[in-house]
Amino acid sequence: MKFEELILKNQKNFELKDIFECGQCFRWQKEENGSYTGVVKIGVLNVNKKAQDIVIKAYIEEKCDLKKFCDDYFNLACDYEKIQKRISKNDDVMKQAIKFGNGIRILNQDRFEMLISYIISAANNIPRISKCINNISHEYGKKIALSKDDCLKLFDVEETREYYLFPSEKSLSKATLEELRNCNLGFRDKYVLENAKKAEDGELSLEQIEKLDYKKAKKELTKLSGVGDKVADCILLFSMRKSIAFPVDTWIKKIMNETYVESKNVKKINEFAEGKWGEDAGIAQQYLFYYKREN
DNA sequence: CCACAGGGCGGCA
DNA sequence: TGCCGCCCTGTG
Repeated sequence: MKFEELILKNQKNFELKDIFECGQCFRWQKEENGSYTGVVKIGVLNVNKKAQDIVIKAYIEEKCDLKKFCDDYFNLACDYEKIQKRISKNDDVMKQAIKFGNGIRILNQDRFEMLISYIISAANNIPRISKCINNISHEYGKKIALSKDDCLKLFDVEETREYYLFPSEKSLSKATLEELRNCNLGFRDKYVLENAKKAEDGELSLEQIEKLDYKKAKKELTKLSGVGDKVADCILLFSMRKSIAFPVDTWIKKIMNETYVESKNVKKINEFAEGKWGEDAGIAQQYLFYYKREN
């Protein structure tokens, strides 16, 4: 493992709170100094903002390229200003939502982690979702022990810490249902285990699914146990760059019914979103979701 | 004790 | 299709 620092100069539409608390990720936490720390595929990242610059400190595996990872993870090539203009045309509600969540960026997270995490999210609340994910990471993920020195460099705190990477397909697939039960996933544990096994033995390839177009990919994902329309859309949006995916949950249902389309039918809401925002639907969803949930 | 939380599944009409 | 009870668990 190595320590590395990266500075992204003069970033637009990049607000830490908006990105890490808009509901797309479960493993980022705010530090005393205002920065955020998260566990990602390659290790532990700490992100802070100084003026318009983003300072990223990382404790990561030797061989990986931090710049390349961040380009992809934070989707730095994406011009959010352009998207905002497109989706807020003649739409005061969206204008407000964008004003509120102006610094949102959709992260490009790990596919397997998103699959498992959003299966766990079903009929669950955020604190417990995070706890469940931490439990399985602790049990089946690789441990990263940080010394006092590391912590001082990374987070500006004088203590030692331990983090656990999200478990690999291989590691999680070796669990037994009985073991998993101790992670307190509730009725979701069997779905998690089944899909981990499928991913490990090659019956399920998330990499292949990502290559399909949105409709086909969603169809494949919803064949998996524990994965319905909403969970599939989350996986597609947060780990497969399908910006057209529009996850419809209870919050989105509310705001859509109040503002755009009166219907209890999720499919109808999906169709409406696709018609109105097209390839930007997923980003529109994030602005609306974040705005609704925080206000 | 009950309701409900960022759904999904299976059974039923 | 559309609707409903149920699923684990924690919290109010």
